[in-house]
This record gives sequence, structure tokens and C-alpha cells, in this order.
Amino acid sequence: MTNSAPKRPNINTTPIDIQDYFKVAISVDCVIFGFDDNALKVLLIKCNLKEYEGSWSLLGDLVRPDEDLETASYRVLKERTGLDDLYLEQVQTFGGLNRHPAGRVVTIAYYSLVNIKHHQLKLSDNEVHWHPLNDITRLAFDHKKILDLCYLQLQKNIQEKPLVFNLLGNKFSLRELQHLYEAILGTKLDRRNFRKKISTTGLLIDTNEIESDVPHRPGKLYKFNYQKYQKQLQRANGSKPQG
Amino acid sequence: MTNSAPKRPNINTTPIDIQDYFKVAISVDCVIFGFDDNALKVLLIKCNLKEYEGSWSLLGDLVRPDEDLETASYRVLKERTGLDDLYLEQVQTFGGLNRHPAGRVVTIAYYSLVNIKHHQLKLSDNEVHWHPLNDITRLAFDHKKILDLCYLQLQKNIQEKPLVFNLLGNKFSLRELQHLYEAILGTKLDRRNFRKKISTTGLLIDTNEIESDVPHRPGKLYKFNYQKYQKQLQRANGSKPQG
DNA sequence: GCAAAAGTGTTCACATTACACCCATGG
DNA sequence: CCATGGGTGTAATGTGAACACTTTTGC
Repeated sequence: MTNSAPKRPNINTTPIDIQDYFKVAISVDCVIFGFDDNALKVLLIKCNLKEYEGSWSLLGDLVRPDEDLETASYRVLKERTGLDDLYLEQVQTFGGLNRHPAGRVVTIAYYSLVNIKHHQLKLSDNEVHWHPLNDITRLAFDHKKILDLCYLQLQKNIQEKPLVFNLLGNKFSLRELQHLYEAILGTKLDRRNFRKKISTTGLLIDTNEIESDVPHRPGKLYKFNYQKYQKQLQRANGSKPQG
Repeated sequence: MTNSAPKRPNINTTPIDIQDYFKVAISVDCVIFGFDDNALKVLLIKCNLKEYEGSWSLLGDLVRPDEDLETASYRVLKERTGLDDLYLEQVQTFGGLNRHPAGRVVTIAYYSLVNIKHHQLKLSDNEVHWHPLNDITRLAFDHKKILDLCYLQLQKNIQEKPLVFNLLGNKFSLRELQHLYEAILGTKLDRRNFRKKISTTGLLIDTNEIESDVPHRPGKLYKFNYQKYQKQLQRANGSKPQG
């Protein structure tokens, strides 16, 4: 913000009533990624605006007058997935003039990663469905653009921050984890190199359990070491360059 | 966004008139970095709100009703520096409830890099000044938080994208460039490794000129190879993982 | 000739890549 | 016994970090 109108008339050369500025609505849109059947999926809802009848859209809502952006995005996440202990990352803000038929709506995009199996029963609203990312070609509003950017952001982040564990169950095999990485990155990975890389992070805890019900030799099951991850994060931030 | 109120009453459990949502203002705030005297600087303006009298703030303005976010941010940049051929990067959006005394103002933060010498004469508004980044301890509103985040973003970006050349003159020596990197990263760099690294990018053009008026052996002067950089960008984006 | 910075290569540690075989399980 | 994936190591290559001496110029 905002050294706006009063004492600096040179900035706003065309005089506009200050009240004309306060006619925007803010929304949040959440790109909620899930992982199932070795495919990345996104939670979408049937759009209820006649302009986009039959289209799907991201999960979003207007930000309430008494609500800050984070509160709103976590509210949407909670309302749609029942989950409230997840990480939401702000990605970008979209403010095109005609992106919403109801008026000027500026939207802030967030993404989150959820375990499909953990909350699928809470999807009470049957207009909400998981869609394979690769099948999504069109969405309402500018939501396809938002989705693409959030996916790109996810691809970037996975290299630095192994937060993708949220997409898997509490316990998982290295195969599941590798398939997840492959789905996100859109590439095949070398099994031995992948396991070495993961193992050097030291972020996996061997549960001493193995898979069952797999039609092949069962793999070991691991848990994510959240504590150790938190400590690593703190160390990393503590040793940042000055500033 | 925005599957807002009408047909999905379960989302908004407390009924709020749709018009209550359209009472927000949007602003852009630009963190304009410059480089001079081997120090990173930021362009600040004296805040003209009585609530923050005497404080400095970032350069920002309300987004006009008929203006999208990019247009607004480039307008602010142009108005304050006279420059219109620069790169502006959106960093994050800040929407805290009480961040602005005039009402709910959600601001989108951008940063840009400008050459101080190239535009200093155009700073007609004498309430606008360059401030060494390291001297800035307080700003109006939440602008210190915004500044810190933009600086962090700049530090991240410099590793991947050598856009910082905008901070230097058309021709520059490797010493100037290294000092710039050191100022941004807040660290000392090894001269030989730095020159090797820069030289392998192939993005410098030897102008066959040398410095003058330096009290030591003059260094070669280089130009940034924008064309080659653009091509590298395109190649990099073309070979992205599928999506 | 002195101060100050330009210019220049090698070595080492570490990370990334490519690559192949035997093992355990379910069917 | 067959199919499927589990589990494992090594060599080659590339990348980042550390490090010292000679050269050129202004003063």
C-alpha cells in the first residue's frame, strides 16, 4: 500500500473518488492436490454460476470482511476436506479485470497437499470430486492458469522441501514415495539413486513393518520424521546470509 | 474463485450480504532495489498519513477500478523512476485485517531492480529517497515485513536468474558485478570461483573496453547478453517436465 | 616502488548419473 | 516357476569450495 489520494495529487492524475477504490472483493482459491492410483489429482467442484454452467472450478470462497487471507484459505481447506493441520502455500495473486462475472474479484491462490484416503469420507458435498491432473483441460474462470502455476510451484518446492509426505499415508513404502515423486515431476526416476537420495536426508523412520496385500515381495514401511525435518528447517534458517 | 454465496449456503454459515464483500481496496507496493556505493538500496517515500507521520514507506498506490495488477505495478514503477522497460516480479500478497487505517486494503507486493544512476534525475518528488537496505529498521504499515520478504525473494532468484544486471550500468566490470552479488547475498565470494561461474554462463559480452578513472589496474568492461539469456530461458521452459 | 585490484588453474570433496544382479513374495 | 517389484554398490562425471602468484595501473 498506499500513499493514495489526498496529499499527493500528482499520483492520481485522474481524480477518482476514494470510495470507488473500495469496491473490490477478495477471494482465495485452493489447489488441493491428492495422490491415488499413482496419479496426481486435484479437488474440483462443479461451478454454480450460470456463466460457467457445467464447468469445474477450484475450491474457493470470498474472503469475509473480518477474515484475513490465511484464515480464509484454511477455512476453505477445512470445509472441503475436513482437515486443518496441513500446510498451505500462497502461490500468486490474480487480478485480471474480467476474471469474474460478479464484479472485480481479486483472488489469492494457495495450494495444499492432502491424503485422499484420510478424508475422502468427509466430502459431503457430492459436487466435489477428485480429478486426475492430466485430464484437466479446461476450468471455469482463469482457474486453469491458476492450477498450472500451482503445479509448477509444487514441482519447484518438492526439490527443496519434502512436504509431499502429506500426500501419502502415515506409513508408506519407498515405491509409493517414488511413484509420488514421479507423478509430481512428470519423469521417471532411477530406483537406486532415488533410494540413496532419500536415505541421505535421514528423514525416514523404519517402522519395522512391511507391506501386505501386494502381489510381489513386500517392501518396508517408513514414517516421515517430522521432528527431524523441523530441526533441519530451523538450522537452515538460522544459517541464512545476513539480512 | 469463487463459489460464493447463493446456491451453496453451507459454505457461508453466517449470512452476509454479497455487497459486504465488495468493500475492499487493492494496492500494489513496489520494492525498488538499487545498487550504489557497493550497497543495496531501496526507494522509499515519506508517508503522508497522519497515523504514520515521519515514517517511510514503500512506493505503492491503490489499484484503479479499471486497472489490472500488472498495469498498476508498472505504473507505480514508471511514476517513481521514469523507467518502463524493467522486470517486475510479484512476490506475495498481504491481507491482514488492520494493516491500513483507511479500511481493508489488500496489497500485492512486487519488486524491481533499477540502475540508480540511470534515473536519479527523474526523482522529481523530493520526498522519495534511496535508503541503504541495512539502515532500514522500521517502515510504515507492514512494509518492513514486505521488504524483508522481497529481499529474501531477490536472494533466491539471483541464484537462478541473472536479472540483477539491471542494477548496473550498460557496461560493467567483473568487480562491480561481484560486489553486487555480495551485497545481495550478504556474503563474500571467492573471486576466481565467481569469475569462473559467470564466465560459464556465457552471458557476458566483452566490450573490448576497460575501466577508466580507477585508482588501480583497470578491468575489462562487459555487457549483458540479453538475447542469449532469452534463448536460454526459452530452452529451459521448453524442456520442462510434462504438465 | 607501493597499493590495489586484475587476471588466471588446480585440487579436493561431494553430488549426480548410469547401470545389473539376486531376493522374497503371491499367484 | 513365473512375474513383480525389493533391495543393494560402484565407477564416471560434474559441480562447488578452497587456495596463491604474477601483472597492470595510478599515485
